[in-house]
Amino acid sequence: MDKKIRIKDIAQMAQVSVGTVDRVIHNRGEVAQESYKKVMGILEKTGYKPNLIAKTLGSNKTYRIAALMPNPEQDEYWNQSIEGIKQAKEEWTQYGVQLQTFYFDLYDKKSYISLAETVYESNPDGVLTAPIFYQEAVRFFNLCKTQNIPFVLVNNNIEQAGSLSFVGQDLYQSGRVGAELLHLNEKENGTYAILHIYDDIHNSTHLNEKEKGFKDYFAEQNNGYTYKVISVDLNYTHEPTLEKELSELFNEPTLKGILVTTSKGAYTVSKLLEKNGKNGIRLVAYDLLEENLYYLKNGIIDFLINQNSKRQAFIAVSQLSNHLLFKKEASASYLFPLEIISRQNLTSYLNSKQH
Amino acid sequence: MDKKIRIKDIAQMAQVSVGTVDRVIHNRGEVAQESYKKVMGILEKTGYKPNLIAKTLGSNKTYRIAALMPNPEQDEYWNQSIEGIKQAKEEWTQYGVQLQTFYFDLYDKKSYISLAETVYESNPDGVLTAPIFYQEAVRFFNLCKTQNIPFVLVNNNIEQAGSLSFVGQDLYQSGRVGAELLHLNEKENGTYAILHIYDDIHNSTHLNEKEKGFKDYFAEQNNGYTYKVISVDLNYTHEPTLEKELSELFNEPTLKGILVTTSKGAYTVSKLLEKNGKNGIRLVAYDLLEENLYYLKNGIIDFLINQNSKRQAFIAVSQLSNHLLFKKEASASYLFPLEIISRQNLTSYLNSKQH
DNA sequence: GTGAAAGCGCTAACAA
DNA sequence: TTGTTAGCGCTTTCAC
Repeated sequence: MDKKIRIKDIAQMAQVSVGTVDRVIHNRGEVAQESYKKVMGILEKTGYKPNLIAKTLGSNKTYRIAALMPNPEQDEYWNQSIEGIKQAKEEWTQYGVQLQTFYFDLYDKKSYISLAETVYESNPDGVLTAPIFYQEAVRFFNLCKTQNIPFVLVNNNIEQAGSLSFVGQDLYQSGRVGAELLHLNEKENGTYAILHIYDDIHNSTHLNEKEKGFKDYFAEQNNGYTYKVISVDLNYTHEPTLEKELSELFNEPTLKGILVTTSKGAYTVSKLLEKNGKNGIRLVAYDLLEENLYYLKNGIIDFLINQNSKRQAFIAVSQLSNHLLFKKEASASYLFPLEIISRQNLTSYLNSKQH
Repeated sequence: MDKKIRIKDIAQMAQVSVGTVDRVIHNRGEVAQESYKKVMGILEKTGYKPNLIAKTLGSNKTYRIAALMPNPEQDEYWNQSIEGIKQAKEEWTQYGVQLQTFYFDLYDKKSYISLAETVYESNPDGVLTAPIFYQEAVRFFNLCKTQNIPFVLVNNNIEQAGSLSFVGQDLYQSGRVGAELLHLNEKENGTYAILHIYDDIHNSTHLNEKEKGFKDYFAEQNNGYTYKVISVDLNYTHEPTLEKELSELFNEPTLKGILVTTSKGAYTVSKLLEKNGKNGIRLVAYDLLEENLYYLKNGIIDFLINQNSKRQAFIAVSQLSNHLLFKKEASASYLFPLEIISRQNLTSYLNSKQH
């Protein structure tokens, strides 16, 4: 009745051998019209579902996934990603998924190009990458496509790149959430700043999305108040200049809040805001980095928006593995929720197994 | 080198048969001291990890899990739980996990008792339940323990019950988050209410936790302001009385905010608050129920705290399945993050695969 | 075109 | 106390 039907059963019903059934299931031809139809019919009638367990055991294949990711030592955010990859590796290794990581320099396009080449030449069965460098990534993807190597993107999306899947957040909406959190319960005119602090090379597309969301949010508030929205780009490398520019920003008399879009930048802003006195300026930043937690707890940072890079990477590997092993179709985009972290719900996130 | 070692390999190294190795791995005795030690040594030296795929295929066992849960038709929150269970069923059925659901009446202890009996008599391999009724649940657990049936709890915990695992949230902290969200940026004295609206039978322990957190939060604010915290219990069944009492509450002149602890109660409060005019009273409620979403979007509800009952149930089944199939030890408590839902991050939650 | 059969790693029943 | 062996359901090779 409810019992599982096996290939063997199908074969029996169709009066053919398991070999033939297998051939029609996998479309590997060499099968007579008549047999094909008969088997196909029974397959559909019975709603046959293959036993995935037996399938992976039987095929005894191994798959190689290459992960082309930023060097975890350069940035805690990316370090978390690597943790997620390691976790996924642990889980999938028993299914015959092998995972090799390639770390490129976050501030050097060339290292991406050359490692992409290495990855390509290793001829993996699947690729995972964070496409930090737009042009270079696109070129890499085109290579992958020539060899039919499926690839999944994490962190930031490149539409139309032909990826198997994108795993990350809606950055536009993320900017809106940032704006909302700064604006909560404010019943006055005021200035709101979105602040991009980056090291050297600027990955603009990524941050632009957040900025667009941020601006749109305020533009849409028609409640009688007027809001001035400013966008500030600062370079991280020259500390004195940076501090000077930030101090100027803080002195803007109507400044109500700042959204710092880069997870690392939050530290500098917080430090300075702590020194200068917070003066009612709200601060929202990204990610559960150690420094951010410190400033969240002591009230300098009001909210964090969590991007959960660890789980993003974990899911990305899983999507790819499922695709390779079980031919499961991955969802074109696997969007993560925009998690709001406050002083009170922080520990519940830190304790949660899902983070 | 990095190649997987099989039982066969271990047997070869230890100069015994696979049967013997299997016996020591599973501690099923009948093995000479000497062989045992030898095999054990090699097992440890090589760090042998069984191939779970082969294991499940080979053993060809099926496990029966019984889920004793509230009737999903009585409450959308519990309906979501059942969705999570169904999802988990889908995922685990291929591993030979069978899942049978038993729905008890949310407002009738007797139905719990009698169904618990039925579950017990069906002699399942594992049990999942939401221990709404404290006493009755404890009695049921004691039964389970006599038969060594592992059981996991969802939604609310019963400490010391001897469960395999608890899946849910920290309710005390949840109350604190609710308080925080009402109190955000308020720089005045004021009254804050925690409101329990329930149908009939009152499951006090559950709500008490939230209330304690709520009160503690305000008690700890030593910022020069004084807060009056009130706790209101209302019965859902008599609508006119309910509305009258709520109106009285709204008229409290210093009232700043209300936390509604029961997901269903939020609807009534919102409706009335919409009718009477919101007047700056903040409202925080629980869960992404349809009505709540409506009132969140139109600004009556300021924040929702998401309990994600669907995923709780999903995880609970997974914990149990993993335990039965793979003897994985489940974590004693699997705590979910206290997710803050605002107007701007709502869609990211609704779209997320994890919710 | 098709069927038979070995094998994936593990379990468990049965012999020895 | 130990070893052997026949499965579990599917894949894949090889002979017909």
